[in-house]
Amino acid sequence: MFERSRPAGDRPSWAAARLTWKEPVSHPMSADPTSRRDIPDATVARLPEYLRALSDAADRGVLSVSSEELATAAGVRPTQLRKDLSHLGSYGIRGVGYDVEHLALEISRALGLTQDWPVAIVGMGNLGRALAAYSGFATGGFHVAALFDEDAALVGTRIGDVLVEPMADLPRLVADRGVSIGVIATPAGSAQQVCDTLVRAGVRSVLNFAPLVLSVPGDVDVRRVDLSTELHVLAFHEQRKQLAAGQGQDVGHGVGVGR
Amino acid sequence: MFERSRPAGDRPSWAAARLTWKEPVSHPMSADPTSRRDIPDATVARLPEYLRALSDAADRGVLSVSSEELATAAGVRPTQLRKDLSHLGSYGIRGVGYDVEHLALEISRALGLTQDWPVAIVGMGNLGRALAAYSGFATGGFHVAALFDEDAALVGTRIGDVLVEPMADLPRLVADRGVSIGVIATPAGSAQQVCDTLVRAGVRSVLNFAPLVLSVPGDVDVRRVDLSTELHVLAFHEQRKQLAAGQGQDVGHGVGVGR
DNA sequence: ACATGTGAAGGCCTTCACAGCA
DNA sequence: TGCTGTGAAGGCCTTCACATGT
Repeated sequence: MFERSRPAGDRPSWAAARLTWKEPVSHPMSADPTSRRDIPDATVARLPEYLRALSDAADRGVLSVSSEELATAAGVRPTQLRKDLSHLGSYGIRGVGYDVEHLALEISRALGLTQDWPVAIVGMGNLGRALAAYSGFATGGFHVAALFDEDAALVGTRIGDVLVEPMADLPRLVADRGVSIGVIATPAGSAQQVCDTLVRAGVRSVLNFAPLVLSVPGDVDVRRVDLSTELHVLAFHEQRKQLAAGQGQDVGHGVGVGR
Repeated sequence: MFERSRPAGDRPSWAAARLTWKEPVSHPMSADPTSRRDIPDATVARLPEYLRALSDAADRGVLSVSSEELATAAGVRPTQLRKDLSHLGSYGIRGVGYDVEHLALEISRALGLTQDWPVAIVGMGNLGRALAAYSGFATGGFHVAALFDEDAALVGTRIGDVLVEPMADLPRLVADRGVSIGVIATPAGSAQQVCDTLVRAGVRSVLNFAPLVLSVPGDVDVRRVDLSTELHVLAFHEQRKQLAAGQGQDVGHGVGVGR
């Protein structure tokens, strides 16, 4: 089982805090972020889940985990986990497992979470307000640097500790506050224009909640989150299950935890 | 370009409404949902985007689209689109393109959106309220059938047109209203318990917004949406770009629209 | 002529089997 | 002995080239 020892609750803050892990002397090569390139996209997509599972383990005072324990907590197979981690380096101890704090640091470093990322959110509707108040921003390398809305009635109000600013001030504030990640929580109709404004202001990473595909220059990354898409995929599988049940015939889908 | 003719605005409602498309007599085989099985997961994940793009086209009065036009709107390659659609059937016309309304109907049918899915949302925090008010539920085969929260102060209040119910009534209401899809918008701490309650009530499709991997029986589908994960992935690519820029060296990442 | 539909090729990712090391 | 790290195998998905049909 998990090896626990440190009292639960004193969670090490990997992001932002400079870590105290000492590299064993027998491993003279220290990993800087530039030495390990070519991490597959599929692996990058799973690293945040590993980090979250490690954070949970640390909260419970766990010091060391095996690939099997960590994989279970992350909803993947142990071999998948080990292959993924092998792309970062050799941070495990053979015959033992992984040091929770050390592995969390290395994943944080790989993901770029050892620095703090200022995020701007545009669109203060229901979703935008929920995002602005989201506690997940505080933990792990992100903070809400600015909020924007085109509605004059909303400008000047506060959401949490942050003032809602007019769109006209976006270029200046994005530059002044070093915003590098923009979140679009506007209706679909204004999303492309908002995106263009963000890109012109220097933002090259965009998280898009509006239901459309944004056009951006090749050096800009866009990730989209869409509730409708998720529901549609669930409906597809649900339909399969209901058909199979109705016909008393097993389609053999069998999706378990994860995936 | 797009062939347009029908006046914009009169959008055909594929979901819920029974459609009026007449199958050409030369195609005697009508496609029922059970005839075309084995649609790859990767394809299923893209079908909602095709449907959205078709919906936009229909809104603009477009009657027919080529695979190239539709692919551009959906952020994929034309060959990808045609291969995906080939898994549903042959709904295009060679030398011409696809009938917008007909293709939308076929995709809706494949996804199971020709029937209405009652959705229950648990957790009426900022996110839960935003989801309950989300207009995307209305369009396309879903409706909010019930809202739940454990906080007695929230129970009895209305969000939109729907009353917030106590958790104790969940099993009864889920059964009475035929809920088959559950949305979890609670904190991580109560998510597993809520999930167990939903599954015990008969829900076999779950959309999880809480930051943890849920344990469910093998016949239950879970999809997770996590803001932190999306931000982490963006931070990874952003770090790459900043390193590349700092060293005046092109890493050649080049992520464009989509992907 | 032109755009769809599809077998085949290629590439990426997952899984396996076992080598490597504490 | 036990668990990590990894080359090799296998499977899924994307892309290509072209056959097919209007």
